Amino acid sequence: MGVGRYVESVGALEADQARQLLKALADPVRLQVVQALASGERCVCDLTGDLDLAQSKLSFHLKVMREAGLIEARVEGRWIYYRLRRDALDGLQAWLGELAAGCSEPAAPCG
Amino acid sequence: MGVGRYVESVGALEADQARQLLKALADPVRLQVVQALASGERCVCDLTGDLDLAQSKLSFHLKVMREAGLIEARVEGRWIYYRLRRDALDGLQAWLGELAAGCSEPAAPCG
DNA sequence: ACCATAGATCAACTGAAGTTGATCTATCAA
DNA sequence: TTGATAGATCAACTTCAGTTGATCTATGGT
Repeated sequence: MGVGRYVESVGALEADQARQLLKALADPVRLQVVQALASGERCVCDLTGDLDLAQSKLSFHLKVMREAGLIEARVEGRWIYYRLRRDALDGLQAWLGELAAGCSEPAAPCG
Repeated sequence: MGVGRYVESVGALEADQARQLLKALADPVRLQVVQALASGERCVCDLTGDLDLAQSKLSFHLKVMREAGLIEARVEGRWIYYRLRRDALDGLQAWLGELAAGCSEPAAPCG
């Protein structure tokens, strides 16, 4: 059904894809980057400056996020622009929606 | 505005709350537990059995999730029932929605 | 009062994830 | 072709999150 490499195009994700994305989001440095990318595509050199991160550090985290399918890159000459993948965010939202759907059922008494 | 201890009652979360929740979700063992809780409240002894987890291990992860505000507990005599917090899931969904909203803006050319 | 069970907590260990500084590759400008 | 800049990669180190087995604290049954 899905055609994307990491992320289904419609609907919720597989649990494992969701976990990769959650992990990619759950780090303070990466969250900084994500918030910077929330207002749109950015080139790495801007991110390095704005977030005041060591170059290799930023590069490491960008790789983690890229491999998780959370962001994608566009090369343009000497610069590389990164942006958030909407399909990943949408998929994660849908996945959370599924979790929320049935979570209020009462438990069968245990004793 | 919000009245909850961990989670705002309406709308998206603070980044740091979101990160706690994401981290709580981003572990394989905890994701198992979350999926078990997705169909409703469960008591710890059932979880231990169904997921085949060491008792102290499960207890550790339940604590992490509880402190993140992802789940909450209800004590009933000798047993403790855990359930997912809807407000946490809803808040996280809203937070993702905010991220997705502006993420498609093109970058200002860098050179 | 005693025992069994549910579940939390603790201390010691382990391993994976992140940091740092250096090096490597590629692109552009002069 | 030389030099400067963008960004990825690597190796060594560090730190912290998760595991394990043991112990501790309820609660409830007899």
